[in-house]
Amino acid sequence: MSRPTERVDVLLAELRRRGQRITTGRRAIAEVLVGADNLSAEEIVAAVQDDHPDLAASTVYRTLETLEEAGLIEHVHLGHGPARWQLANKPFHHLVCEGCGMVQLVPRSLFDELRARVVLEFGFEIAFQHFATVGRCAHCRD
Amino acid sequence: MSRPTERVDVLLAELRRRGQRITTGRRAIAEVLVGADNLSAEEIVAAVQDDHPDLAASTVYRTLETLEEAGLIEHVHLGHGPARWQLANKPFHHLVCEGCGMVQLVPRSLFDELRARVVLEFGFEIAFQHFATVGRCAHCRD
DNA sequence: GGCGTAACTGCGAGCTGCTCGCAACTCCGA
DNA sequence: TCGGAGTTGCGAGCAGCTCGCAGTTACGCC
Repeated sequence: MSRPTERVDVLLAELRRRGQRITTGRRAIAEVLVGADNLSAEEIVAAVQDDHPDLAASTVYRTLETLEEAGLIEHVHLGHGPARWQLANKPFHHLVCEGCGMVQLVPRSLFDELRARVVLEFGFEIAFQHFATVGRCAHCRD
Repeated sequence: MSRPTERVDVLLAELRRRGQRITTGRRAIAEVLVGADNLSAEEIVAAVQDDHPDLAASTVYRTLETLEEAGLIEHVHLGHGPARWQLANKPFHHLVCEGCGMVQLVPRSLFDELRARVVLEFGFEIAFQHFATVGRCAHCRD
């Protein structure tokens, strides 16, 4: 994994490559996303406003959308409640317990077999990363 | 599959058994749920108000919650947008295309192998029915 | 460095999809 | 028929965004 500032620069460079502009707000948002994982928009707003108190929440929402369109980040729904944001193409998937709310990371490859089977039988390509898989953890099953 | 009115009576009888009351509003909502599949709360409100124009939307939301707590119906999230409601324990799962919005029903048993594996390896029991599985259909993959 | 302009931002209103408090009403066992 | 707990309508409120608009800013070009 490369150094944080390097990863921020890669994100912003890709925006630039797409004819978009690099602003201090966007840099701050990219830094937050690189520095922490799986944040809600509200948490990102709070983190960014520590250093840039004038940055509007709507700007954060718009920047997240822009970064997602560029394929640089993605959002995942862990259940009811706000979407959560992370860098794109993480090799993990979320299991969320409906009982206690615990989130467990499992390798995405776990789903390869099922994905292959569904493509074969139904022509449908599953994108597991957009919604978490909910259920009950070992502890809550008792 | 039993006759519609019979199914409505079974739903309402279970409510009664739990010390709750059967009202014309609840009967109307149960009839809509038995008669159509996979409706949003707003669609249920509209359908019920055809015959009972004074029935409030908040009553529909509360009744859906009550029926779900009784294990008689369940809601599923097909993506962004409102939850959708159906009778509980349908043997189907939803595949939703992110491209065109198409919803395809597949047997729940398709997921049995993965479920068994995740229980074994992580002690986690997946409940696939609460969130649809999103991805891209054969048509949109081209 | 200065300029022009398209991209971006802050502000605040608005929207969807519920959720809740409260007073009025109604179902149903006795 | 009656009492009271369960249910309802109404409307305000809330989370989590989304959008329109006017003002500001980045950056390619000179």
